[in-house]
Amino acid sequence: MTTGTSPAASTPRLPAELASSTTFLLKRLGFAAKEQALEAYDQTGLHPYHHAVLAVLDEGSRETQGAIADALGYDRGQLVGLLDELEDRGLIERKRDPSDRRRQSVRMTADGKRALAKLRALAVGLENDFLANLDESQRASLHGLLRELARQHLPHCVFRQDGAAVAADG
Amino acid sequence: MTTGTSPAASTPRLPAELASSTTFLLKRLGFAAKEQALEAYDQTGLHPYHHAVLAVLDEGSRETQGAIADALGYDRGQLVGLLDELEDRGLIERKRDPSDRRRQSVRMTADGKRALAKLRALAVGLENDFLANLDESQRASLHGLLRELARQHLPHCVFRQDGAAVAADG
DNA sequence: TATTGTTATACTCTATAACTATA
DNA sequence: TATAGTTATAGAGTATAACAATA
Repeated sequence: MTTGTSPAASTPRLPAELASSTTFLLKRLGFAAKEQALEAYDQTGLHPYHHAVLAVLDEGSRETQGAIADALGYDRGQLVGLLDELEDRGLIERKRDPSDRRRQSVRMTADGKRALAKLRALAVGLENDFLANLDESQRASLHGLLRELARQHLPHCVFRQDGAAVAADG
Repeated sequence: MTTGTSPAASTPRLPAELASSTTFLLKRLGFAAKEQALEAYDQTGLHPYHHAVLAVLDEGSRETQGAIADALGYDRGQLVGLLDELEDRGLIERKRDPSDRRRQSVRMTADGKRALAKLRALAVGLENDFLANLDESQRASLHGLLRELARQHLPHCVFRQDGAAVAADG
């Protein structure tokens, strides 16, 4: 007997029931993308979370901490530590809002802008690598389909029509 | 974190840099799919991991624990607990391999088969809900694109041509 | 009393590696 | 010595809630 070219001689195969599920692939691929990103960001000393925070600050400065957390869907307690780290590296500054001293105004420094530029380049490279097997039209198609799912499942993501772009975070 | 369900009403918007990234959407959608699955499986008293294990046993019985772990990419230590729980519920049986008493042969019981059928129905419903916004042709397109990415990033998943299917796990 | 930011606590996952019994 | 399974431990990540300052 010989199953000859039966798939995956060495690797015990995943049940077809799993491998043929779209949501299964989505989960595993999302996890793989996250892992690759974490590893790459490690070398920068920053986390994708930091990139996400800087990206928010770049779109509209003078943000309050609550607004940043809400924009990203992060917990406010979690954000404190991220901002501490960004502040320690001189990438952002916090100052009390004089009109409401409970609030902190957060703004990006010049060094922060430079760091963001580097993180963007890193993210572009990562995205490009991850999608390497797809041509331009396939990438556009995939993006459109995922956006449609996002409309349904990520109410947080408000979409206008946008071109290509690339990003960090988890 | 909870990238979950924050309502979109007055929500400060996510930076376009993030929202327009395909890998970002992949990560968040994968996370959302996982969350939905976990919540739904909770009511069954079983975890998607349990479903995955049963699915392996259904394809080829008499599996050894190491083979099951390898097939799913799980750690062997992690698998022990999962099998303990399945055994406690009478869904699987373990018995020592007489020819090598270090090995355990694991097989699914009749109750296990019934449980698997229910989990499959649950998974089908979940997948259908998750893809609700896509028509048949879009679903096929998405699945094909994800499979292409899986070829690149999930060497674990060996694909033959398959029809539609649905699955659990994370 | 409610809210902003902060801190502390607890819980879930997972990865590592020690341990046993067989080989 | 090496391997299959088991158990125990430690660490990261995250969610919860208590807390202080201000409104």
